[in-house]
Amino acid sequence: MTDHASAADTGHVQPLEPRQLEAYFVLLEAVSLLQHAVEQHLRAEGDISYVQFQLLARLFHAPGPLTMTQLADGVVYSRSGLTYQAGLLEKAGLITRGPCPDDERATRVTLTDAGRDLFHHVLPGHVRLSRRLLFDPLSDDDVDHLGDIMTRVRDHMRAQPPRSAAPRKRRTATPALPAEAAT
Amino acid sequence: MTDHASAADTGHVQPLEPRQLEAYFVLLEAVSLLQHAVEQHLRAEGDISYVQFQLLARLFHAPGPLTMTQLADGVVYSRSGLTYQAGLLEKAGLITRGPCPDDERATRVTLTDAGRDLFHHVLPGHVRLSRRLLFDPLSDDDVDHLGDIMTRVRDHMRAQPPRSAAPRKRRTATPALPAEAAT
DNA sequence: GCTTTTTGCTTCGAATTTGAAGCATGTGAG
DNA sequence: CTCACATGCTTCAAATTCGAAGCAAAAAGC
Repeated sequence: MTDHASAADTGHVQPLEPRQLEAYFVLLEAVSLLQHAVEQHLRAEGDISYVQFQLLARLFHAPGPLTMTQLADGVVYSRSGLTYQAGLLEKAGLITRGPCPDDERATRVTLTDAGRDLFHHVLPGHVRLSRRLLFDPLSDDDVDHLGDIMTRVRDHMRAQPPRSAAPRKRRTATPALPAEAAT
Repeated sequence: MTDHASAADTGHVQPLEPRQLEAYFVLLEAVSLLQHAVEQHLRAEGDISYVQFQLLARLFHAPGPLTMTQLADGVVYSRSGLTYQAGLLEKAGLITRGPCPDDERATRVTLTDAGRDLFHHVLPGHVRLSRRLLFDPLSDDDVDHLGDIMTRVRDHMRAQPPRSAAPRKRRTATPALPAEAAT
């Protein structure tokens, strides 16, 4: 565990796996702590959960209204969970759900002015908090590297075959993976 | 500070904040995706949730039994949630709860052989998955840097004053923070 | 044109999570 | 010693989450 050993040595001290595991675990631990803190802050600041904040952020940055599926795909979230949260946000007057002209079954989710206001209300504190918790101990270079790394990781995982949120995306052609849930 | 000095003189293109925000969001998004995938895998492989896996891992790596509080503090988790999960794990025969000789109110949580077996059963696949999802697009150097960065972040946040899980840590003397839950 | 399949979303029930409240033990001050 | 408070854990009700099932619209096949 405490095997720091100046990494510059490039020696084959370890099969890399332990360091990978350590990085993996500390990554999840740190993010978990961060999420918790952020959740508390958002609740206190604007009485919304982090998921709701994410939804508002997605809608805010999108050029126009989004469908439920686009939202659920952006935020990692189950469809039913999104329906629930959208219900809450709509009841709170932060978003509106309406029919989509192109696709009769789709639901167009639109950010209301109140939603935009709320987002603007909580964003500064959110930024401040994330800076204090996450970026305080990091150099500008670290930030760049971190962003670069996680962007690659995200794109890699997004490109990966089947995501949990889309178990029905079974196309007619999936020739290479017949075995499933092998005991 | 790790002064890599690569993007040193590339100009003050942005006030850094946007890049920070981007790094922050992509970090949470990537981890979210990763967690989802891991969750699916653990469920299929050993019929446990990620939280339960974390608990087993903590117990496995600890020199001896841990108390509930130590577990809840390690894993970011509410006390009551931990009680619930410990109940499940105990019912499944993976851990044992017993009294602590030092402290009558504390509960000593011990990993059973079955728990150890299960951990060993799921660990290889877990490692394989994390490597495929997280480390595939990363160089060894990236892994080192990521581990380094996140370790610093974690330690920083652990050192930060009040954590969510400990709202009761109000001492008699708290001179600097009279305001609370300000509306 | 009509059936079959896929897609978008919601409803439903079960599982999980949380914060507040409660209980019992430890700790320190007087 | 005794009281007040802190700590460790659990119970409880309420909120959130997920997956499966269901329904309507669209796309594909024939």
